[in-house]
Amino acid sequence: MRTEPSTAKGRATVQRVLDAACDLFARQGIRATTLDQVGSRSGTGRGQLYLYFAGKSDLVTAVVTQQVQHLLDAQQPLLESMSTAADVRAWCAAAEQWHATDDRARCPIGSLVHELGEHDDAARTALADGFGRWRSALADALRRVRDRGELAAGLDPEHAAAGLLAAYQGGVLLAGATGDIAPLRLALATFEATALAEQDGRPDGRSR
Amino acid sequence: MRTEPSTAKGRATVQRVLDAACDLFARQGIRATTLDQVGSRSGTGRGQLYLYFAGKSDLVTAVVTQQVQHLLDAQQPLLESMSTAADVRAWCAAAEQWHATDDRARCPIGSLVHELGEHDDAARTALADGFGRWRSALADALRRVRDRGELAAGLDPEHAAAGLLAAYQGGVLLAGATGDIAPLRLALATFEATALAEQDGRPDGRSR
DNA sequence: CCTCGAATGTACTCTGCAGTACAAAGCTGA
DNA sequence: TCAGCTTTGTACTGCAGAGTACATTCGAGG
Repeated sequence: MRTEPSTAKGRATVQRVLDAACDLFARQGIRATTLDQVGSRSGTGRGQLYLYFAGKSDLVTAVVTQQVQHLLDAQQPLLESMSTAADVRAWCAAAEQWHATDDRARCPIGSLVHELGEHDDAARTALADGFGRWRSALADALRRVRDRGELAAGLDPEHAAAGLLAAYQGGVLLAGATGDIAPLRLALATFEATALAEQDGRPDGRSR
Repeated sequence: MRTEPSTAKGRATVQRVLDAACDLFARQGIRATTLDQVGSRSGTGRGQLYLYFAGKSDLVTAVVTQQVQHLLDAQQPLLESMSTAADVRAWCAAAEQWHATDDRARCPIGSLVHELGEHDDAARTALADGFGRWRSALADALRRVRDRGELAAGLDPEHAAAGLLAAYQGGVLLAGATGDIAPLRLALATFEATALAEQDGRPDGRSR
């Protein structure tokens, strides 16, 4: 951020720019998005961009930071209330749902990994930090699941969190490549079938 | 491919171009690679590129196709001989090894998913097909593992294949984002710990 | 040795986009 | 109402890189 806006109007403009860029980056990628597009979609010209941001790199950093925060904010309520195997299944079902209507599935932050330029170090750090916090929140949730005895025996919640996050990211990647969410569904189903303890009344999903 | 080379020299040139582009795309991404780089690294000017390929899109398609083939060729011997839980563990260990020295881990084909342009439909198809064949080969291998009773009880080899591939892709993605292969290791360890049947002498890796 | 098509190297054009300059308009407080 | 800012819009510059034209060299067959 080059210049902090000093008026409410300026702050609103910055926010519109960030939102527009967030949306465009998530949908069509960073490199494919031009500053003209950001300017016109946010209803401002390109002039403002250079008033508030030092350049594209700077904008990218700000957007990545905001995108990470958005995602974590959206995840927090889901993960904070997660404490049973059924909750984990519900999270997985929700994850499929997020991408059910996408023609090309993209994780709002996962898809950015290979789009950052060589010199976007700040954005890289923000992204890596975001993944770390996401995994940590998942681990907290899975620890509660384990404490109720609903995680597969002997499975470390930290490992399981990494496994679940990777299953989601990998599933979304494959879904985006094939244009079909089946890979995501299968990857999450495999996690559910193997990492969660057998349930009483409910089949645990193996071989379904 | 615009013009098929009619001499051995021409074919050699095409191959050099493809190899150079393959390497550059895998290391620095498609959009970050210029045709100048491809030309100079392959020891030919940019002139030849337009003699043999209609343009960058066409080159990308050819490279993706070759890259997919390379990967499948490299995987085939590993997967064909896979029939025990120990073989699966060995494959996972090898997968970690491939990226042990990378500063930014990248799957040679997974990293391309978000780099194809809007109009690289042929390349998209080749990529999706590659993932399908990879998953299928993994499923064949895991079916043999199941037939020996070394897959977790009731786990469908097809599902497990999707789960393993997603764990690898997601693990590599996270490793690339954080600059540390730990996420890949944990993701694969979770798969090993949950999807493989308990082994006699060997600890199965849970909570390690 | 000559010829002709294939292969190679170079120099140019054209376009898209990042970045810059600056003029105009809008607030806000005195 | 005026002064001095912040904000906004537009027009220009510069450059990187895709694509093209064309001159030169190579090499196999007569």
